[in-house]
Amino acid sequence: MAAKRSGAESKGSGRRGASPQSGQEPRSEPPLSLERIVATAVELLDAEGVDGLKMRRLADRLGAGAMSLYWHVGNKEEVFDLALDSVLEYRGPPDIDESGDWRGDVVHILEDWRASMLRHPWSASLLPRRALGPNILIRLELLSKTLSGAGVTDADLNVAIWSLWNYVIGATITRANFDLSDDDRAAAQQRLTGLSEHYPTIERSRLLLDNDWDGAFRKGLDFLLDGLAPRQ
Amino acid sequence: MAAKRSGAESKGSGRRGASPQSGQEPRSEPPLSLERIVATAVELLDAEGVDGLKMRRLADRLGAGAMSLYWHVGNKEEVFDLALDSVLEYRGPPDIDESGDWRGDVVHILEDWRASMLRHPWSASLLPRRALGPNILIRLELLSKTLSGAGVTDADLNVAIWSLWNYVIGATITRANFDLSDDDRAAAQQRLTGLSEHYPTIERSRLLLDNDWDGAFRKGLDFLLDGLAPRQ
DNA sequence: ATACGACTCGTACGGCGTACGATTAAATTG
DNA sequence: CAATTTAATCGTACGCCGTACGAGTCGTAT
Repeated sequence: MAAKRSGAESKGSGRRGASPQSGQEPRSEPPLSLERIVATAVELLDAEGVDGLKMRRLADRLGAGAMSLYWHVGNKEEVFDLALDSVLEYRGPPDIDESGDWRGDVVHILEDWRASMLRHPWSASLLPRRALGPNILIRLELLSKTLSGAGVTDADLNVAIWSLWNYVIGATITRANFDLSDDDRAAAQQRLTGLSEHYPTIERSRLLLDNDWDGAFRKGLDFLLDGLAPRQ
Repeated sequence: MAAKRSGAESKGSGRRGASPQSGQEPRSEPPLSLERIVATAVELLDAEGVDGLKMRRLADRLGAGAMSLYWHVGNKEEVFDLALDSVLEYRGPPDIDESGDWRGDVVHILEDWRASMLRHPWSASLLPRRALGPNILIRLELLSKTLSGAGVTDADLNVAIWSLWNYVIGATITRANFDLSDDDRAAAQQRLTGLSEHYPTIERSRLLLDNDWDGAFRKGLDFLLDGLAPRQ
């Protein structure tokens, strides 16, 4: 298992030239910067989704010309990388490995990670397809350290981490993409019910109508940890 | 949890007008049909990836004009839906629930599903973002039936299915996207090693360089099933 | 013959990412 | 102070995209 594409080097940091004429324009925008670009890209992604991020629209929101962005970023892909990494920043306590409750710590780490991604529903789908940025590596390091400190052997460590990664990624992508309007829900129910003779078990368990995402995530995670824990 | 978008109705099925002149053109293409379009779309996706599928290129491969496709499909999204569903067709034995080895059956179902997606690396990323087509519903029904027949209670069934879904989806998307050239691998190793002071545990376990994807998938799945199994 | 439905496709439009080079303002140098 | 260099902005234009629209071609039914 290996990582992809390299990172993103920032380029500029000097001063700029928003004309300091007396207040004629509606609002004198602050100067462009990588930070403003990334923050605005996240806003735009939150509001319009992955397909809604266009370089022209991003520039509009920043009060800049479209081509001005390219002084600060190399291309559109880099905007995605930076927005994704910014959204994955870990703001929790770093002293998590002192609590003694390693299982609670793992649950906390993974629920916090999932919550960060669900706050920005475009992020989960992006994560496995891009290079691993520093912030996701910090989270993985914290997870590794916690498991390792809990007595998981080096031989089992990678399998444990990848299993948890797979589970969180799959759960979060699925949740983020199945979050629909009520109309869609009604249509889905309609469609499934009409086909119930072909899918009797699914229909009976109302698999597609189950709305307790958080509970299902937690229960499944507990099962996985049950399987992982006895091995040390 | 609910499903998205509705399906895709086929439209045409009559005859057409490839001029039956004596063999002047290099090759007299067979007529357009939904089947040919979908099969060629899968070929193109396999060869060029998700971003490589363009309506014009698809039409070129079919020896047709770009706009001719729109007689058979409503738009490009429908091509993705149809290609995805076609790739998920289940060709295994339907009498799987007779073997008595429910756990072996579950492993077989999930490994077959994963293998189908890895044969078409663009498919896994697409699956959670589209409506559930008939072929993936067939697989979910088979999985549900097997678990239910193994004594999993209705109360636990949905959690079990979604946990397995999450794991398979996460594992397959990750695997499909981390499948890189040797150059990329070298670059990843380089990058990680240079940063090893920040990520000591990850670096020590060589997490990102582990290449045993199939083994890791199977071991993690075993752990998850260990956790799921005691509850009946 | 005529009409019609099934099917194909050329043209064109608006929107996209971005290459290129002109422009301007600030910083640096003499 | 003037001259030069550097950092940053942005207008224009190009090639490519999905696809709306409507005209054209054919086999068949009347």
